[in-house]
Amino acid sequence: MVQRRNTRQRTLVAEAVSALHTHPSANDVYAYVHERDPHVSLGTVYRNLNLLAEEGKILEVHTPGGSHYDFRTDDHDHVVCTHCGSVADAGVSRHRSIDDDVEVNTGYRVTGHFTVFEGVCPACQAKQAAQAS
Amino acid sequence: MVQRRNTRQRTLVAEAVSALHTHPSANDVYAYVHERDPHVSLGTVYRNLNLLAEEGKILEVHTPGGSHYDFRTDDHDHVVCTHCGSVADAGVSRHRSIDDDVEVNTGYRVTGHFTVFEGVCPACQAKQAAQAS
DNA sequence: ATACCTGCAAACTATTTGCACTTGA
DNA sequence: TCAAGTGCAAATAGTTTGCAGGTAT
Repeated sequence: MVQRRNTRQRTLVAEAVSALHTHPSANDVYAYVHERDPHVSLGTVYRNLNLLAEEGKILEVHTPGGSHYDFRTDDHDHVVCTHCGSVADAGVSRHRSIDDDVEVNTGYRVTGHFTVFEGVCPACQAKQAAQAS
Repeated sequence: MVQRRNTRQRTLVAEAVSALHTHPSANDVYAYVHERDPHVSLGTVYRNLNLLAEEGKILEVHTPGGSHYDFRTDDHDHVVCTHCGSVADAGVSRHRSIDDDVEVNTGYRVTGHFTVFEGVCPACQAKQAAQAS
């Protein structure tokens, strides 16, 4: 077991993810943190996001275009906008875990899975409608 | 409708994805193509992979660490190895599309979704077992 | 003929890392 | 004390793009 310390920076990063319920990117978290402590570096933000995700204290959401972070740590799926990259909870309840089936089929030792829906968010739909005049 | 041409390069890229049934990355495709025509550039490989995927002639598989390409164009899910990045078909049949539910829940105009399972491939499992001596 | 396409190299985005210094326990 | 953590800048990986010249139709 590795010994972990409670640093000011780590606390700030955790606080950012808790406060921002918008599925922030690493950069969004950096902006929040940087506002409160301009000395914190982006590298440190990444290091702490990875640590917190590893510990299961936050959830990492993989999307094309980069990772986002979620204060909700229960398994749930997400939608990502193919135009602006915004992320939202999918709001569908998860079907039974099929991880075991995949394990049998492929020989991979399966540790989990994630589903990402792709679409266009309401804001970008409005923008498109405005353009199509 | 854009006019598309049949170039030697585009044919080679399509051929590579058809021939390689290993869910190749852009680099793998580049290696295959480069072997038959050393003048073809990586940029061209990317441009053609994107075009072919857009046309639905090949499937783009998003994984953490980069895209992979699949000659199978029917909707199906994948497993990715968290150690070496190898990709395989998950081999599970897809549950009914819940895209519409997500659309209702979120307001996003949903165009599709993809599920990626994470795990450790048989080869990497063997490597781990050998180390743990 | 002329749009589409290509090679090449540079640019870009997201993320990681080496190193010397700081700091929590 | 001293290993874990940090800041900074440089490095890396994956992918895109501007431009000048090439080529399919």
